[in-house]
Amino acid sequence: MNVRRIDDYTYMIDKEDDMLVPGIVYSSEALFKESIDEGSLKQVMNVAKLPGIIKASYAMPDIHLGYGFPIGGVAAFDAEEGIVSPGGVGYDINCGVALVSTGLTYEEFKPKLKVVTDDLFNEIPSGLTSRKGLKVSSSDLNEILRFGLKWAMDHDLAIRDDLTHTEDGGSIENTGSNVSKAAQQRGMSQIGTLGAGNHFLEVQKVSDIFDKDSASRFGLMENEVTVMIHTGSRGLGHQVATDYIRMLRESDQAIRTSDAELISAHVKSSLGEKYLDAMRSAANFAFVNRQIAIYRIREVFERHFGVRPKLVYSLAHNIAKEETHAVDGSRIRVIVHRKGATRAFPSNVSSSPFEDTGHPVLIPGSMGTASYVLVGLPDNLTKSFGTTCHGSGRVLSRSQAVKRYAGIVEKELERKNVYARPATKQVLYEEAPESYKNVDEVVEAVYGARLARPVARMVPLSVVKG
DNA sequence: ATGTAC
Repeated sequence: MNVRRIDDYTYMIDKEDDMLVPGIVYSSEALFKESIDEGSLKQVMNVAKLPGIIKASYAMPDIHLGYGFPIGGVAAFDAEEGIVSPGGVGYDINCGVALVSTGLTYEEFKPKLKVVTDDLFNEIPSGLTSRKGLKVSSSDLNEILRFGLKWAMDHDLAIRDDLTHTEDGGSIENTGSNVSKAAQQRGMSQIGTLGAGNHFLEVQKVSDIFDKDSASRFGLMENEVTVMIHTGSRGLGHQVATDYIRMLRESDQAIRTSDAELISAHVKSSLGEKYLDAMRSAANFAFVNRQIAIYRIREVFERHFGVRPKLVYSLAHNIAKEETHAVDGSRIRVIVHRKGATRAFPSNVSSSPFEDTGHPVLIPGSMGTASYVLVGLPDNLTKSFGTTCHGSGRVLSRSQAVKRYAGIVEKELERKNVYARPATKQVLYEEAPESYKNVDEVVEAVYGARLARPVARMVPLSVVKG
């Protein structure tokens, strides 16, 4: 492959063979050399071969190997002539992040750190097979799929401000009728649970404010205690992805290219439309899943401190969206696939109440390291369809991490003064901070590439892991 | 990520 550095933070992979557009990777030289492997760059090139792709196949500095598309990958396809690909969304549909601000200072919170963390661990079920979530009926589940956070508001699990502080209002229009019974059943027992792997709940302290105005508009102050949640659509979204990948494999409608994992459908084909509809149902499920965790966090903080934490923002980083973008002087409708990549619409493009700032962009680091709140820069609309990175990005596989760090992660967290409540020891080792890229470097790279700029930085006080 | 395998 021919990869060229075209400026300090941009690499171009030239078009070759049947690539329809070039590849563009935003990264610093150091991150590119240290952490970006040939396999994930090959995936950027494979995506560039999919019909209807517009401008380029993009990747963020946290890029790593994924199913078909790289994680950290962004690709937009013509909404009439292009494709939609389940691998471009990923198995965890609307995996994403929410951040709440508590209004408490670190000093006010500190004496209750352990008991509050233990309560959060007990009230928000975590782990692979966690089935202790909210009990909902099948008709409730159907309304969750159709209406997302509107359902949560009708059931007193959300307030109006939560909807305006969630991407797409936490409610994406769909019919709710293209999600299999098996997927619905998995969802019914899992709504309100955290999950496993890199999913987490973290209590944090704001360590740095880089932009005082935006931070105060987002409801964040220095030394304030925040809570961050990273979770998605659990078994329901996974089943939707599994179902449609299988249906595509068995269909003569499918678009097949060099990589079988990139199996796709024309957006306007019946399978394409059904997948998008089911994906939107799963996205609504994930918005509600995060909202129930937010609701539980509020209960715990109200009980211990008499305060009601406010939602800063809740967003998706695994999703495909129909959006309008300016391309070569005209505005066109596209299906933007963001897989391990975060929408970061700047001011004017963001909806109320963030029209004049841009909406908050939440970037978690690895366990025991910092997280960031960013805001999109105007250039990102033409550089990445309004997108930035989603987190640190793995550099070691789970099994490599366990082999190297078993038995020492506990001590490391203790040394950093982070109180950990993991569901299993295994997950603690798999998620060893050293198996991820350095989030400070990833954020520096997206700032350097003019995709987003830092507003605030948080450091962990305690962590709950599936 | 995931009732950890098409």
